[in-house]
Amino acid sequence: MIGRMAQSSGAELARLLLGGYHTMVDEVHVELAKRGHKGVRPAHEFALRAVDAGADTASELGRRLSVTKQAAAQTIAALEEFGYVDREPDPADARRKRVRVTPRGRELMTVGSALFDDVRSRWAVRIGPEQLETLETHLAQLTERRSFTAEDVRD
Amino acid sequence: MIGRMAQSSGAELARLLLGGYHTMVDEVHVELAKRGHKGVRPAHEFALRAVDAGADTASELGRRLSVTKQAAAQTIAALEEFGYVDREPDPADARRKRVRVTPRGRELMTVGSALFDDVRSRWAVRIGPEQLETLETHLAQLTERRSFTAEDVRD
DNA sequence: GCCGATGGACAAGTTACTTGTCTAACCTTA
DNA sequence: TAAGGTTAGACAAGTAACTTGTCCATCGGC
Repeated sequence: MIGRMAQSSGAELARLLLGGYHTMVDEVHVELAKRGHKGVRPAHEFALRAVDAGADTASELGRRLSVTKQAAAQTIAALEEFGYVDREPDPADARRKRVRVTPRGRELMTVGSALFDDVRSRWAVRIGPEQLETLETHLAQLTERRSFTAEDVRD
Repeated sequence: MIGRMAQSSGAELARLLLGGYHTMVDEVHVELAKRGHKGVRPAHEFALRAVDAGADTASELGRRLSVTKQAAAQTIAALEEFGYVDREPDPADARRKRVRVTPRGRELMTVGSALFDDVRSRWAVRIGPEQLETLETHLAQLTERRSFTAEDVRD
């Protein structure tokens, strides 16, 4: 016991969750680079999916990703520089600039989805498809009602 | 239909894993602040545990966390500023400065562990203790070939 | 006693955020 | 219909947690 501390099972769970995320994302990231999408970071891909799912302004994207609108605008600028999105003034609201996924952006999402699904399939083989689905169901339950924090009140 | 894409269940799984991690860490972070450990970031706590486990120089800590020695030195400087560690010249090697966890650092580890365990207990109530253990077992299986690094603590 | 490897300091650059401020445009409502 | 609050986005500056690169003192093997 000297100099050693029993690891907290709660901290261990957090470690497992983050480790699982990185296990998936690192692999997808490496494969994406090999397929001509070098420099894409995981955050970019998730942001792109959010844009495609309807978060077509910087402010709305910020809300969906729980970051400030300025952070979202920076992400959009990066995506635009890589050619994954373009922007167009909204005819219905002169304040807005609507963000649209380009064909290249759509291709990134397609390839990315395939790679993520690939990792998931291999996981299904390792622990069994129904076990994986149970894991997903429980995780969804545990994350669906995140407690109200200052983060949620951001503009 | 153009403009609509079936969402990737693999990407969704990655999102769930990251969401689960953040759900835990955000809460622990808020509670730590309330208990006099304001400004502590998850990376600090993990680094502190590594120091306690024997990584008592900047270079060694960098190796364990898979970051550069400069990054590790910066983390140690932050921990020192907060009073969680102190440093002392190594009598056996004039190049080294040995890092030691202070009583306050030990208290942070204790409180942090308790808070993580607390979140885990509430999760156990929500989905059932045996379901949570199954989830952990499966996650451990799926990430067993990966070592935990500080890189994981970034997001 | 030389010489490559190691530990640490210092400096500058990068990434992905943050706060803060500002203006233009929109939406009530009285 | 004009005032008053809200919202979108641009611009600026700051921060955290890294990175690369350079430098020097010390160490250890031969």
